Amino acid sequence: MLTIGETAELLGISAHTLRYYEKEQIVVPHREPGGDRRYDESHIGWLKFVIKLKETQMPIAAIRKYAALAAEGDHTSEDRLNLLAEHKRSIRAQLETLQAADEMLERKIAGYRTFIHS
Amino acid sequence: MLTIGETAELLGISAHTLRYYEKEQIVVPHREPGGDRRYDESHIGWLKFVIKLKETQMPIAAIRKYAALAAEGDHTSEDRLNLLAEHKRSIRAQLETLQAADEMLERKIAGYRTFIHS
DNA sequence: ATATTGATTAGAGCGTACTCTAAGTCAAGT
DNA sequence: ACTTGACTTAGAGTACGCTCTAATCAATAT
Repeated sequence: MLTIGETAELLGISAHTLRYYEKEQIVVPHREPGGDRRYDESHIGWLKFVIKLKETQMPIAAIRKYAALAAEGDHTSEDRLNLLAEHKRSIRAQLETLQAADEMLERKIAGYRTFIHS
Repeated sequence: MLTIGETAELLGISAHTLRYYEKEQIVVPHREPGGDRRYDESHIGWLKFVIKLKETQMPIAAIRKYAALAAEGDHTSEDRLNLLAEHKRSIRAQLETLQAADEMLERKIAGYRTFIHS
């Protein structure tokens, strides 16, 4: 059971951000008698997953929706599957955009090299 | 020579955005005697390039920097090359992140399918 | 006993990239 | 002459995702 500071450190995000995620209903940690937050293994695993989703531009709102479904129970698993499948399609689209841009830049850079060394 | 509305239409962005890009020194169109903006082929080509850069998360500030170098003349081409090469590395990093996430989601989705059909 | 450290809260503020509003000008069509 | 529509400006507002502030509390270290 980690404190907010330890959890932030471990995940490479700020304690501010963890409180923000709680306000957004993305993670709801346990509380100590004094009111301090405590994050257990399941919170950490979930947060690592959230961070992966964020890295791929999934909006907070969509993550919150997914979290809400997961909190509702097993009967929402099909909805969650659909959400993830849709996000996977968005990742594929991003990959294509990036690959096209990468090639475009490659050509542009080659052009510059020719120009500079001429 | 296109008006701001025609240019916006052609590029799939808003006239507001074109004025914003001008304020940010990213494109400086010609002006009619009455003050209306006019975009020529070179503006359009440059804007298409800008849009490609934006699609790959290049910040407006970096694009502005690149535009400023280009406006300065041929002697900045090496700096521009470096800017593009660096951005290309960022695209590669994004590609790796997305590929990892894609695989992670593939596994997660496969897990859901097993669960749902059990 | 005091100081430091790390936590709490509500709510304000920030950076990015737009996006829109208000008030107005101007040219063309009926 | 009037309307329509596209344009102009400065500046305000929006959405997102944090990020920080202020005031406070509680446990530990000296």
